[in-house]
Amino acid sequence: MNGQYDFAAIEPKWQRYWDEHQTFRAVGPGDAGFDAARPKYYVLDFFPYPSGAGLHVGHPEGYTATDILARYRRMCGYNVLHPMGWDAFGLPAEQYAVETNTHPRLTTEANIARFRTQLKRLGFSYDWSRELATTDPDYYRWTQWIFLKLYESYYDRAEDRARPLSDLVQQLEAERRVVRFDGEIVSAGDPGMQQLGGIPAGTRFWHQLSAEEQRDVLDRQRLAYLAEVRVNWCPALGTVLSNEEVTSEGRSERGNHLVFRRPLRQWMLRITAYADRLERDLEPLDWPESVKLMQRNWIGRSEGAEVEFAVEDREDSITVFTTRPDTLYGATYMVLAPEHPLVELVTTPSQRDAVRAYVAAAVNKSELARTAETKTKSGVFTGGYAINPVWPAGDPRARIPIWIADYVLLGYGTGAIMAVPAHDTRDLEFAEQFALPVLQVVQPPDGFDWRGYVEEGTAINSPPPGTAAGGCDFNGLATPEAKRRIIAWLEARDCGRGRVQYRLRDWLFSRQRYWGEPFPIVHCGACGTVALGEDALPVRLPDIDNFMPTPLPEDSTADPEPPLARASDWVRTTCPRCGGVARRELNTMPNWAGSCWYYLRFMDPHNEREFCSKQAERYWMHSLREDGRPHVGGVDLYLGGAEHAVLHLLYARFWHKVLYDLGYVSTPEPFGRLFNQGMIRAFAYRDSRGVPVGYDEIDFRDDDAYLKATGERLEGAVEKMSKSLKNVINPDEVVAEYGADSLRLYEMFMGPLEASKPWNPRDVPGVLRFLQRAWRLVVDPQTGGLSGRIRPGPALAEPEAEPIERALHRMIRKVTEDLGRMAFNTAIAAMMEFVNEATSAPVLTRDQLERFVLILSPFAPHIAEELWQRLRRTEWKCSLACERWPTYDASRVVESQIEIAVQLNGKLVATVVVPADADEDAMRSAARGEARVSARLAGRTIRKEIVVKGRLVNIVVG
RNA sequence: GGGCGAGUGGCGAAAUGGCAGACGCAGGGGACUUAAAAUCCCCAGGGCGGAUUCACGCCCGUGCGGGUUCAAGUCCCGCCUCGCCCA
Repeated sequence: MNGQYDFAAIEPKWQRYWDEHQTFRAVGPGDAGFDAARPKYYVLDFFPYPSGAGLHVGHPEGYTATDILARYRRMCGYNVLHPMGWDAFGLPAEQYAVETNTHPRLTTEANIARFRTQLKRLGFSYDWSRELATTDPDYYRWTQWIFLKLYESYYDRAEDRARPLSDLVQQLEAERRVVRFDGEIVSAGDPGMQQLGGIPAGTRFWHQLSAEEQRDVLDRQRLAYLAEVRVNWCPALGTVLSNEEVTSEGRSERGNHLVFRRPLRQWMLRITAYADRLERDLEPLDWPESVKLMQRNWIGRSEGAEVEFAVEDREDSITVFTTRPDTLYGATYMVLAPEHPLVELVTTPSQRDAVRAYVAAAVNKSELARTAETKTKSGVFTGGYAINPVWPAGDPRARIPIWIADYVLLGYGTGAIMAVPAHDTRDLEFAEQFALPVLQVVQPPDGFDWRGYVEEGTAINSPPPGTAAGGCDFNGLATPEAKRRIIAWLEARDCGRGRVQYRLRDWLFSRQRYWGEPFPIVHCGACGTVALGEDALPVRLPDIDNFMPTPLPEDSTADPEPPLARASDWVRTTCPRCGGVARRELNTMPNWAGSCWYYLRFMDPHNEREFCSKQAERYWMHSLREDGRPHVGGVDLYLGGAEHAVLHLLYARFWHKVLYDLGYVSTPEPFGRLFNQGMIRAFAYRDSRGVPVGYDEIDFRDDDAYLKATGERLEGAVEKMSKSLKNVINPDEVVAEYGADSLRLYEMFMGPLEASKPWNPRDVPGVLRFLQRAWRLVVDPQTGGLSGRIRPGPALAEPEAEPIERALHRMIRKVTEDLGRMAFNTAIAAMMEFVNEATSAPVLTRDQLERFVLILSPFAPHIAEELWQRLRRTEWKCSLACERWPTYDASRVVESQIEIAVQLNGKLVATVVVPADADEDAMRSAARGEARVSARLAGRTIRKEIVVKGRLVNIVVG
């Protein structure tokens, strides 16, 4: 190797060294050489989906940041857990399989290999021995195991936690609990229940139920359960889609295929049982407030009341949920969701045809299309009436018409609303359209129109003046108090109750796809749905050769045939309970499943007996926050893009809480600290027709872009990187041209990690130049030996090295502080300043350069290792990864003389140099003594002087 | 429509209420070189004036309009634009 900075030689050399020496193997409980006294740091990236396109420069942004922190913490003496893996199940691989008839396992393996190679080229200090893929049977075995735990657990309301279903069976068998007529489980000794013959009326003991009834009772308690739900069915993709995967036009996000609403029997996870805790436990998390807010909105907690409205001339009643029970007197009509079971019953013969036509049309619309705020609301009167319970008995105003409208959804609340058009925007639009009465019941503050006023105010017309006694009266009360009063009133009469409602729904957990985790479930003719035992895990995906979903006519109501149905040998199995013939579950789990718990597996990835050992979990998941308070959750830093702010993080928190409740993990939250990196965007160029043009077709000159072929000037704008815009930057090319260290440095130098930033190819050479200058501080480019300026002795012995020593201490402090606040860009700027100063210094000592190299090493590890080895010469033993992070001496950082600003009336007039420890009087007189200042002070009165120590003197004159 | 975030040189960006523009890119000038590249040194927010190998002085300037303060990119009120989330 000659004297030039040759990254192409250096980088592979050290990558090989790290691999061969397992430099970054994380040592945890049970490993040889584990030192439990050391603090731990678990720093985790959102693991990637290994797409066919390979890495783009957005990936290494977050990975570089976490790598810098991992390397820094190692040097500070921490045991660092910094793993990487692959979220490898999913639709793109499967679509590719369908198109090319390649097994998704093959494409997935190839993609993973490519990603791994690309990542290794960037010098990340991952412990590759912990690498995992969600598609490995050894991994998904435990995904299936967790599913079994969900299946075999129920949510105990009284204890507010999940418990094994066997606990519930014990209580039933012991007859502490009994089964109500509707299948609900209630306490045998509930004092609120009517006592009759020892147990509440309408209930039975467990032993009084048939085996089948017992099964049904338990099935409806499970955290993982089968239910007939109305789903977004996409015949073209042959699968159900989540609401997020359906556009507002009722088409699939992917492929733009038609989506139909139809009922299907699907696996559901009871995440709603955790709504309250998922919301409450957000508070102490060290997460971006914006992400917490998004999660809160998604959970959508709202406090209000359920109110029972009797249906006129019928026994039935309709339950509505409202957040504004204080506006009950303003309810002038009621709306049912078109799917509401009572629609048929309340509809009068004359309205039947109109209602049926409307229901048929509404059922197929997507939720987004139904709830979007369009200018016209649609709906149909059923002909039926409901009775508002607040009015005195017999008051004709209690009678309100029942409508149906598609803006009310069955899945939300009770599927029925009371409409208060005076104080609800959508109800008002609806009322105006159909000429329904609008009755004011809230008095807004002065200056507001009561029509459409939805905020809090004072109750009026509740009831209107002159109404006979017998109803509820809360006129004059402020909204919160009116709510309390009416809820108490309704509860006393058993026609309503206070209730907390969540927007969150249970999680639709099955997909009709091939490339996902099989369920550890079989269906037996005799025993029904039966879970496999742990010893049957993993249930491996069978090999098939056609991944196409079986096409069904669009209007078919037949059950879809997932691709797994073709693996007939696999499907046919024996029932673990009765030994008879059974069929395996044909659905697979959704994408999200594998990513719900991978952070746990990383702690103990090769464990064959448990998903993770207890000691490993306890060690890596428990720590203190920076501010000394106990950490609520284990991962010390979880870093990734904001696109997973809601679903992935919510689903993972849900699984974690279930495992916590069941005693398998010991922290209530999985990710104590979350950080979102910003998106890296890039210039996209378009020709006059607006067609995107790739960089290789562009001639960049005079700060403009021209099409090579025709010379046409192109319009450029910063956009999200995408294939279609032809503006994707490939990190491999950057590494080839500038080296991995430059790529890492540039990604961090672009701006704050959390900000969205444009990639500018012209800026990359700047950081390469910095590395070259750093290189030349150490290596003489002519000889290839150490630079002649380097003195072998310690800095203390070299008075000439003193200015650089101060600069070094200043730099160490700045970088150390900036790493603490994840300000990588300014840390790099500080290193640049140091290198600039050192470049012009006459003398440098070896230990100064060594300390600089150590500071540089987390950012640009390859060059740092090479310089370290060269500096240490014969003393070199091993990688600098285990060296200690250099410290700084605060007394060396402060200057003895400082420059302060002198202002007159707040405007800068001059600067003066004073001793750093100058007191206020000294600063004041120095300021007044400055020539320009004294000249301007002549003949004017000083009204006030503000002196800020170490900063400035501001003289206010008349 | 509601919520959250952002807006600073030609560009990416810095800046605990205290000298706006650190650091880098692009740009200009110089040194080295037969020349170029590389490297090194210097200049560099805008405008006006003065000066004419050096200086220097004044005015304006952090999206727009107000306010608080001795002092505002930073705090408060209103508005505009862009981004994200929710409806």
